[in-house]
Amino acid sequence: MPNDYLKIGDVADLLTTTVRTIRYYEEEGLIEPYRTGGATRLYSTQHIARLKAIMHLAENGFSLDVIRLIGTTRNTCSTGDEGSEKVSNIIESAIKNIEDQMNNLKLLKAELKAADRQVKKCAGCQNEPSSQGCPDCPINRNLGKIEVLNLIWE
Amino acid sequence: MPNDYLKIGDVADLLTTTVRTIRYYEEEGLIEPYRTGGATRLYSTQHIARLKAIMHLAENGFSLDVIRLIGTTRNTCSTGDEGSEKVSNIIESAIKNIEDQMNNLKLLKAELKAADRQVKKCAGCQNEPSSQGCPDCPINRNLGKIEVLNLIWE
DNA sequence: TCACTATCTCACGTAAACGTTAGATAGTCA
DNA sequence: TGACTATCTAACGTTTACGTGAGATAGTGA
Repeated sequence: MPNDYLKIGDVADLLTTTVRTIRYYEEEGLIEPYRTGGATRLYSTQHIARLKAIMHLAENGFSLDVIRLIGTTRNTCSTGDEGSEKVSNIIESAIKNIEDQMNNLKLLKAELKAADRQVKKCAGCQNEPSSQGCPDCPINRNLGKIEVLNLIWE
Repeated sequence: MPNDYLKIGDVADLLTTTVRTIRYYEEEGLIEPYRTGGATRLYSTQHIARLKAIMHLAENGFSLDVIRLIGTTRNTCSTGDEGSEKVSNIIESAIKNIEDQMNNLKLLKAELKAADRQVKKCAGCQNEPSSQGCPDCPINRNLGKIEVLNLIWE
């Protein structure tokens, strides 16, 4: 009987996810599809757009708790003004988290690049890897500068 | 009897983590501290540097599996040359993952900023929030452009 | 209408990264 | 040498985000 609406299996295929995941989002109060008389879930294009947004955030590390907050706050407000401020606050805090993450990743990336350059210096070496380094090996002398090397060089 | 070495509680304080976490890293084969005769764990400055590296990666989303791989691969090689290439491959793949993540976050951040601008347009509005929007409200007419708005506007 | 496939609702299982006792042992200070 | 506190091992508990049946019901093409 679904003509304009999609059933859960089709939605799962469309969004390349699983039926279970979509049901789980419903269990968690993130989305509420329509139902046929027989309790089969039906999803409108709006439902699907909402699911896309949920998945997009989830794939970028947002917890379902935060996603739920984003998705429900506006409806719990009595005026557009109130909703505007509350939702804006949530979004801006999310943006700040993302910026922090990006900064951390940027630093880590630089460190990994530096580590990679050091590691590559062992190319061609026929000695056994050791934590002491070979007698005349200069590499292990500045492990401390590049934190992650302390992990690699045992 | 720890003079030059630290016991697990002091290490936990120093690194602002928990005793359990440090023990867990050991269970997972990420680090192997010394022991007193009485089985009390002892950590050298090298151990601590290694723990710092582990935590730094873990805090940036690296799984302990990947961290273990980074931390053990070199020792399983028979020559510096072999270790160099294998470890470099792992590091470069990690860098690539970070770059992907950063790109995704950058896009998401832009989208959230756009959403925030839209949301702020409701400031001062005294009507109830609705998915239909107010009769002459222009905001909900282009929800589709900004994906996450489909989550916020119910 | 029949046969078949998709969905439904429980409900238990899973993996990662620890948290939290419990009971026993070890280290430390007066 | 007590008394006290920290650590030890072992093992079960917790959270998040689903996976995986089991048995029942609903939707669908011939």
